[in-house]
Amino acid sequence: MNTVLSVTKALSDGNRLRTVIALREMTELCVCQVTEMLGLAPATISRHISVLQNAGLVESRKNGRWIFYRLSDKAKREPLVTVMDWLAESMDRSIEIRADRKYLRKIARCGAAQYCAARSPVKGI
Amino acid sequence: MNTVLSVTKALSDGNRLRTVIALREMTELCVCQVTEMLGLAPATISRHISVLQNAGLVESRKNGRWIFYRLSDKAKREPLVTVMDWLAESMDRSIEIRADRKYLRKIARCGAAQYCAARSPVKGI
DNA sequence: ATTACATTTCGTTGTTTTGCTAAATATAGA
DNA sequence: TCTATATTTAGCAAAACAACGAAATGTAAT
Repeated sequence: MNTVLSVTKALSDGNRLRTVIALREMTELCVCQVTEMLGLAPATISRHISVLQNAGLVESRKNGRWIFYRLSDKAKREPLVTVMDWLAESMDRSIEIRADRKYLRKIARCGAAQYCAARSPVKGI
Repeated sequence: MNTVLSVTKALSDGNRLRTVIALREMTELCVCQVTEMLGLAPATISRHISVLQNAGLVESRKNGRWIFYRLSDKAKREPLVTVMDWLAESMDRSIEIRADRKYLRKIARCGAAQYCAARSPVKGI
């Protein structure tokens, strides 16, 4: 039961839900991108992501000083993928998700790594 | 997003998960049955069930002094039913759920209403 | 009416969670 | 090496949550 609980608990926070949906729509995101999307302190995002990771929902890839996170294989396979589909479908038109999507479109234009490398205010966005 | 959050939050507690699974396996249960199954105070169960109800996962039917709860139609239809299936499948062999099932088999023998009417220790179980 | 019982609501307590800042760790580049 | 940046860890305060007992509500039976 604890395995399931770790997943439902991971999904029981609005900011983590937004993160999961964002990762579903982008191939991968680094901590600083999620930080900017959610408007919270980096340390807070780091902890949120570690909750998702401990639940087995996301995996990471290290690249230079960045750590890129993506949905785990497990999250993309049955049976979890049906839960993810439900989340995505149910929140598709929510204000928060739409605003996040708007932000994600911006960073998609220059690529994740490029975005992170730039200083703020980010050039070319 | 709040609709989804209310559901994931409702499912982010072990006792509520056990309740949902129990309701999936029995047609309906009253508060006192869930109370005995989980070994918590009636007031605590009442609040747990109201969380499930506010999330739209359970519905109630009043019968005399008892209120019987069952999974809502919404919880049995797409897309939520796939979440329920995932829960049930993933926790199928967990110790807690197996113990709960054992208890549920006992009350199935005499029927819910009959069980509630009896004093404890319940005769005929 | 009074009693008994099922359930809910209220108020309190202890625990968990969320957020922050500050400090630690790690990597890249000057 | 020194500095800058990305991320994590640690420690703390505030908010949210889960549990309880006591009291309130509603219903059935005596």
